[in-house]
Amino acid sequence: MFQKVGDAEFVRGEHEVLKLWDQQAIFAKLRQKIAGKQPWSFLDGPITANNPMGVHHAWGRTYKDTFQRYWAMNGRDLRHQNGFDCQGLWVEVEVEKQLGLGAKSQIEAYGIDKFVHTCKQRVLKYAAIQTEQSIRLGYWMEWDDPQQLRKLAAAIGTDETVEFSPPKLPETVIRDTAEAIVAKLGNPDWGGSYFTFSTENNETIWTFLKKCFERGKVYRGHDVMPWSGRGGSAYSQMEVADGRKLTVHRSCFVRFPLVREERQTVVAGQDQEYLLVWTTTPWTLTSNVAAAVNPELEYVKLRSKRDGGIYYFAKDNLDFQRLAKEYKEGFGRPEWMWPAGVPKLKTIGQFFKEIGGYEIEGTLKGAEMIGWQYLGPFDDLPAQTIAGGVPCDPQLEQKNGVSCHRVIDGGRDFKGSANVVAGEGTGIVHIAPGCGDVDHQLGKAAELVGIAPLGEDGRFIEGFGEFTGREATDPATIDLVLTRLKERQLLVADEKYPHIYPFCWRTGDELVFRLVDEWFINMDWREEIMQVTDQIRWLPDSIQGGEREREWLTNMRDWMISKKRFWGLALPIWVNPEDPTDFDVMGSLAELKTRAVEGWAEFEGHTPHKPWIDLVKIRSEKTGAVLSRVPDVGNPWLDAGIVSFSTLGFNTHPDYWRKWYPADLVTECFPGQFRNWFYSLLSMGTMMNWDRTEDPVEKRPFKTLLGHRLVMNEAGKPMHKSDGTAIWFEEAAEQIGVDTMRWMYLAQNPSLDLRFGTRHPDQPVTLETVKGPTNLTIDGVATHRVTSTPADETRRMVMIPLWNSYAFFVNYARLDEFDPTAPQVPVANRPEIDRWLLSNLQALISGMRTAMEDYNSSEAARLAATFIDDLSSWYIRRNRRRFWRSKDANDQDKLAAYQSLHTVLVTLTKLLAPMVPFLAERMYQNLVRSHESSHENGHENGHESGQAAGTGNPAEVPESVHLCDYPTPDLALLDLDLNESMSAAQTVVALGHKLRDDADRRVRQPLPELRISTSSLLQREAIERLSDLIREELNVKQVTVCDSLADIVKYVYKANLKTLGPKYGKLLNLLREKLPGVDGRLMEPLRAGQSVRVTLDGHEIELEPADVQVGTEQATGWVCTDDRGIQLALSTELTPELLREGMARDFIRRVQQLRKDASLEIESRIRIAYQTDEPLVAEMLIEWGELIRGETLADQIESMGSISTAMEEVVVGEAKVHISIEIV
RNA sequence: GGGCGUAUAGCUCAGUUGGCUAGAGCGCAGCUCUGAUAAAGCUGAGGUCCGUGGUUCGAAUCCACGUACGCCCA
Repeated sequence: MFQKVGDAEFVRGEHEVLKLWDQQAIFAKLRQKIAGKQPWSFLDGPITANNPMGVHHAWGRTYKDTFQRYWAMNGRDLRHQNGFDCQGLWVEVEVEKQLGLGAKSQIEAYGIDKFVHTCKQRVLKYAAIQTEQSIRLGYWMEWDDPQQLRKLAAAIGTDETVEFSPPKLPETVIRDTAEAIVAKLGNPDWGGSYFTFSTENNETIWTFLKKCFERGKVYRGHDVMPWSGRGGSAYSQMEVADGRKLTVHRSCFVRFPLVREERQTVVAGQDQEYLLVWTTTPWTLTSNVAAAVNPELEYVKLRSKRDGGIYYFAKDNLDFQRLAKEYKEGFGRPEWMWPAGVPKLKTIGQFFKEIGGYEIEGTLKGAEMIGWQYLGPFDDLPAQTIAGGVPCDPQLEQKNGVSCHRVIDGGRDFKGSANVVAGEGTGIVHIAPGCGDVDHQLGKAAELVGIAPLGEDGRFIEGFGEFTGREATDPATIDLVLTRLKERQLLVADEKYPHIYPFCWRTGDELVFRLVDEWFINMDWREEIMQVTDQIRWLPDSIQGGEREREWLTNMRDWMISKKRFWGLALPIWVNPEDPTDFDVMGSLAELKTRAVEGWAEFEGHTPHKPWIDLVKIRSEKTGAVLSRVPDVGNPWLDAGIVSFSTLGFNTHPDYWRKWYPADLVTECFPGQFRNWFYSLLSMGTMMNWDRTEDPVEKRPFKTLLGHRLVMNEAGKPMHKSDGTAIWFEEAAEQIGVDTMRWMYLAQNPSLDLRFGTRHPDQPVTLETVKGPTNLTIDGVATHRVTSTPADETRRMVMIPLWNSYAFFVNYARLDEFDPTAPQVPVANRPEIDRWLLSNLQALISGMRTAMEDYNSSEAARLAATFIDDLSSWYIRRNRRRFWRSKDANDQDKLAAYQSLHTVLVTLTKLLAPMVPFLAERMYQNLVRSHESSHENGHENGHESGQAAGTGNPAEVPESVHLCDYPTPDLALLDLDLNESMSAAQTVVALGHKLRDDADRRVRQPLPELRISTSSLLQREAIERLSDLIREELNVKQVTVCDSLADIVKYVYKANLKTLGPKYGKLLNLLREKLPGVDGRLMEPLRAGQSVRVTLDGHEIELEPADVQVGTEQATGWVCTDDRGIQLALSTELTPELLREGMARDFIRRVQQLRKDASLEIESRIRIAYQTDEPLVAEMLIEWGELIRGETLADQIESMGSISTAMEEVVVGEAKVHISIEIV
């Protein structure tokens, strides 16, 4: 027996389904069902286990779950492995906050071992939280028990023995220290989520780096990198992009005196020549080494009238309006408007005018200036005269900073654009190879010494006089520089200069450019990676992912893999402290053990992390020296990029790896990932396989990538944690409902931002969760109201109509005691509309399969929504009466209706199960499981498509919809002609409603006749076939299909430009204008499918039916319209009989509304009382009383002499009537 | 500065190899249907298809230039 169905209560239903899955261990049964089948390999991109999930995480996780469920229902084996990203600065940042540590030195004082333990604990804590949240989302993965993860977290850093049962071996109890267990989480034998801090993950990166080393790609490099003083670390190219801000610097114009001959004394004043240079970072002038020009640019020789000094700079810059556009329009983002309080910038010409005017004495090419020597502004600093520069380059020991001061060619970048251009500056660029990226490269090319002024803390090192110890970015430092320049009469002007500048994404501090030595992978094998990239399908097409990835690969620099921090991959590079060129890379812990000369015993028993791994020393095979590990940790994208090897057991379970590599699908939020995760996966896949195969197809780590954009608030703006607008996962889940959210994500075009909803930080709310009411999130944040228009729309358009269709079926099936196991009425004997519904269902099944296999969930959602709409507002609405006819065991038509609808609903639950797993489960449990399973086989046989069809297998009906097979289309039931016909009929009905609207005739008022004419035979047949339906639907007494509506309608013939254009070309305009004016009688054969010949302005034109489009215009006594070749005319004539019938239907409708208002049961019988002064009403009741009583289940209709208080005034036809009802 | 992309109704977006009177959803107004559903359906108002030029019988669509915005890279 079906259970009675009431309001949907989606969220409460989800809670019940979660309990059901849990109690009956449905997921475990699914794992059993698919074990050993053909694999479908999904690779999860690790989620950072550092914070709770927000709604933005749920989008990708919905894709991941949906496609995995889909393939599981198709009988494919899956690994169901989630991943957590565990190592890196982002965890350190939070742990620093948690422990109140502000600088690297404080961490060292606290103890790196304790710090690293806390990092591990934090990761385990948030892994547990994210696991619980994911389960709430319905994300089916082989999860670790969150309580076990918490237990492990608590025991980290202690010697106590912890008991642990892995997800794959629930009966087994592992006893070991927390550290030892945690190091092995997620291995193929244990199952459960993978953690990138696991020893296998770290060790597989060692394998990768070893391969790089063997190919000679690992090197230690000096480079000028963005550096954070407080963070004590360089930032990679990938990270800097995320931290740019608009800021105001004090920039200055400085003059460098030229020296034309040796030992020339420089005296400010008449005829002294200067290079005019400009910089936004005055502190770098301390480390100036050279000045660069563009040889092709024209420079001007300007004499200042004040002291007769001569200045050189780019001619175009004299009157160049600097930042003129930015002054008006800002810097490219709404929040980057010109800062208040910063005046408009002056031109260089203006500066000279303000100090007494100038004269132009001539121009010259930059090429002529190359080689000129000058005096630097801070040549008195010791660093400027140290041989070989700072740090000393042994190759350049005969030079120092001062001796390098000359004008050089600024050169071109790798794209061929000049490094020095006219514009913002002066066309002469101050070069400090120790303080700038381009400067560094130019310096190397020109064999200049470098002067690197800053230490790891971002302060000046020894050798910089009064600057030593000062912070480069401190405004007081800038002031000091400017003061000294002024004293030396070198400062021409200074100003406030706004620009976009990199900041540290974690401390918010300004970054400086600092010469660092870091470890790099030489990426000169980028071509190999591109070939792999080309073998991958990048979805969605519209974002051109393959091209984006190629672009990154083309332009990227060498990969900086080191970071001077504490928590992360221990880079397996051991180096000679005396000689940086003497280094070796370890490919595994086993190799390290055989090479170790000290420290192994102390290290053993710990994970390969700092500080323990640093104890191990090895001996150089080259020099015999003792090598120490570089103190750095690794770039975290190494951790995430290796997972297609580490989690598949590349080193430890090679058969397993071969079975599951490459992944069929990866899916991730794409902004940023082309240079991050996708990049590291691709490059690591390429390198790991380089010695195995030449074929890029075999190297690729994944076959298809599905990217999606970002989740925004409803206004399309980013949501921020800081201002309370970021929506936490459970807030959305418990207020909006998880199925609804999932549908929103799946229906969204992945190439566009999803405007999810709005969080109201001023409206606290109590959430009803599975565990009871709460007003805090899992992480202790107060919960607030979340509104979402797209969610409301999804519920209104999809979820509620589906639920109501289901409720309609169940509630009538209960009343009627419908037995789903009764023998099936043969489909051929069912009414046309049932066959249409079943045919449409087959079209839906194949459409959804195609869409899902193409990872196009938005198409799948669209198809399903259209079907649900057809089901609810067409099939059920049209067929209601078949369900509520009186009980009659032999009513085959009624049985057919129940069977058709039941089949459709059951199939729908399976089709939708991957998308809305909760709702599908609830419906399935009632539609299928509420009956004894032994009966189900009979029902599932016959015309029902799906796994049970025709098998006669006495096995039980699956316990859960998620243990069913995904439906396959039954082509015997697919009737495309019928689908077309119904679509034509639906068009006719829509047009008919429009006509009624035009004529101001409500649908309850019957009208005498509808005439239809079509241009195609197919449509004509379709309409004839479905004319009864059209008649009922439009409430007309007669539907007539005619050859012509000529007697009531005037036809209009228009040229079909698409077919006539190619035939007649220039004559087309004539045709378009004249054709509608041709005598209609000449054109009539066209509507019968024959060609005609007409003469227009002397041109003989042959017209085929396809060349002409027939429309209708103006009618007499009728209203008419046309669309898609169908013409309709509706008679609006009303007879007294028709009027009375219309009133009767009004009367019925009003009574039904009263029944509903009184919440009567469907089967309750009533008595109707009415009062009216209109005699027409009484006449109508005599004629139609029996129908009214039947329709409204009324035993009697009584006329009352007066109006009672229970009565409501209603309008019937044009008459006012007072009506009341009461239960008999 | 370079590369890629986008520009269509108040908002969010479709619009096929060039074809008629440019569409949908939301919002707004009106009407209608309802014995499952205050769910929905229909109708209407609302458009410089970013601008200018070109190709063509014909351009939202193709081409060129410009403008604005987005993303990526410098």
